[in-house]
Amino acid sequence: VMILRSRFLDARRKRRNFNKQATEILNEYFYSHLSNPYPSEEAKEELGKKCAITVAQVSNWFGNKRIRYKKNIGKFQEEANMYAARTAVNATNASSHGSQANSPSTP
Amino acid sequence: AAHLEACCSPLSEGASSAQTFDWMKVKRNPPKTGRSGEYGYGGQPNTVRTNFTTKQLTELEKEFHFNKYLTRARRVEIAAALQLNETQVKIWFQNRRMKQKKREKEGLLPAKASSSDP
DNA sequence: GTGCTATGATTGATCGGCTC
DNA sequence: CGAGCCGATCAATCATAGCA
Repeated sequence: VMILRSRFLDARRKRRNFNKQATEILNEYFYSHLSNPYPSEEAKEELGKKCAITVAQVSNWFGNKRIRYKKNIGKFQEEANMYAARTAVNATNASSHGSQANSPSTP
Repeated sequence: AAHLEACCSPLSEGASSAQTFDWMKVKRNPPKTGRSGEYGYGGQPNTVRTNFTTKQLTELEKEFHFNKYLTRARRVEIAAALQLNETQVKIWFQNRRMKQKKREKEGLLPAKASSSDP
């Protein structure tokens, strides 16, 4: 209870939100792969590069996004429709592709 | 306790927007941490994430720097000394190793940037 | 300034896969 | 067959950012 937090050595203190553009890219990927929003390591690297953030941050973002999305789907409905409309692409299930830019996975 | 889940079904949706995919239904089993986070209780599954004390973390950290990997014997000793399950100690070391690796990986190319600047 | 929500990071613990 | 490890993920929580 006292549990004096060692609140004195946490990198999570100074946090800066990502660019609006970065968030845009991440959301676009998320909603265009809503059936399976689990980017492969390669995809994460590319997203990280596009957003100018680290792969770890990309992982954090998707982790938080997935959990928070399913926790309250209704709250994201608008956002979902917005991005869904923006991209027609959709991979209903994990399977091979043959695209050019990015591909899901399965090594 | 009582959990119930019976809302939307993955059935069809009118048109656009999302459905309910499998990943949204994923549920983790409650921790089988039996106990020992805090002595005393009935002994039922803890159901909650154990919060290690600063003391426990300090000891674990110290041991980690001595050895990245544990032997069965060492694990028993530490678990007893810190009043934790052997499993908790084992898991802590596993997570700690992953954390270490992640750090090394990032400490290699931390090309700072992004976000905004005040 | 105050109060609440949004969001990035941390972390104990779980899941599936692999090694031995 | 089972135990420990890895890599990824979950889920709850912390602490701050951001906005009314």
